[in-house]
Amino acid sequence: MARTSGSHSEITGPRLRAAAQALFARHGYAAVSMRRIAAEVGVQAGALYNYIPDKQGLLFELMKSHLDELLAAWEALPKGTGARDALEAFTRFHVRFHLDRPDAVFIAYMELRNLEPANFRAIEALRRRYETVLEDILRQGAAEGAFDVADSKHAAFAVIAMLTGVTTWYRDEGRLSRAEVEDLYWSMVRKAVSA
Amino acid sequence: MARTSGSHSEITGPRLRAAAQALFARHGYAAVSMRRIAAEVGVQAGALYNYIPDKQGLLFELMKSHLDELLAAWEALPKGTGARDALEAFTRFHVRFHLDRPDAVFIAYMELRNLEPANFRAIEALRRRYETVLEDILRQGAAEGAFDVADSKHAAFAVIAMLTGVTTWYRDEGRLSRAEVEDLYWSMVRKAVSA
DNA sequence: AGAGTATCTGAACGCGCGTTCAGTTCAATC
DNA sequence: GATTGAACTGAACGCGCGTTCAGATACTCT
Repeated sequence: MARTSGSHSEITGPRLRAAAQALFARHGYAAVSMRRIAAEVGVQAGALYNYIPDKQGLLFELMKSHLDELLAAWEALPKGTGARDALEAFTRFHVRFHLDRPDAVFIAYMELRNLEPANFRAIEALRRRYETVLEDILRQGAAEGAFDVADSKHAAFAVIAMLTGVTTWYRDEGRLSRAEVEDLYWSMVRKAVSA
Repeated sequence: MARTSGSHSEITGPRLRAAAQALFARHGYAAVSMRRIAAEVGVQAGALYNYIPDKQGLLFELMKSHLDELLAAWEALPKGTGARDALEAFTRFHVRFHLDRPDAVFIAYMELRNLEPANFRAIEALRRRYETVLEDILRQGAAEGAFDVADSKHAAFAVIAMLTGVTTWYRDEGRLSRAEVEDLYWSMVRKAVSA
């Protein structure tokens, strides 16, 4: 159990997760050693095992907490009624959430193949739940005649891929503000599924 | 220099590249050892160094030849005149080309961070050239009034991200044929940039 | 048959990996 | 001031890594 006021350095747990997230995102899970992470935290490698079961468990926890947070944040969002409003809310939410967590997003998309089978299945299930959110919006909109989407599942994949791609080029110092980026993507998504 | 009819097993070079491509795509560059690749080829690890300078050079060559082929294939394609036809040609070409080479695509998008700086710059330049192809199509179409695209550069990023995403879900045994997948994406791209 | 050469083996190199653990440090508690 | 126990160190464990290279092998060419 962690103490409330530590002896040596305290708050090592959160710093461990932050350091691992940054390093995994930058260099990849397989290319980052426990010693490298420990150095970032300012500790010897062995000390990390007071906070994690092993390296694989560290990766899994980073990915799981990211997806848990993603789903929780979406569910906490106040919803409108129509499919069009829901799609706009989803688009803006997705762009904003992903721009706020570039490292976590990168890891969640790139390190799937480094998960052990059981962990992989758990993460895939969470991701699938999120994809289903958009899929349901598109299906409902198509049923109402608001959208022209023949295949809501694959359309959802296409839209999510497009939106997630924002993390590959957006920079805070760049020409576009976050609001402008949201508008840009919403304009493309809206037209792409329009009747 | 490779011989035209070998002594021990011959054609080791191409088999090496094929094995490395499959393994890198499945497990990641950093997670695949030279000994693992050698075992796949049916040879000891040392023998691989008759064909490559080192592991990094192998990765670089895989990525470079993929992007060279991509650009060459696009340039070899017969072109129509208008922006709309060009966009349709690009969309269908991109989907088809990427579905034909899932492993190479995966590597080219995921292993960028494992490239040494000089190699990274070379690969990025090729990727940038390809993005510019679409960017120019969108800009021309916007100038002609055929498209409504305020920012052709970022719209190009968004479209390419959407199209490349096809490799994450398409399976040959799946419900949709390649032609149907092309149609699905073309329908979304066409509407997304339409005036 | 003999020379030449492309190919590959098998062993070795130094190194860093993930993980474990006995022992040390030190704030909090009694 | 003695005891507790979480946090951490530092060394060690076996192992696999990328790469090198002397020597063996098996083919082509003269």
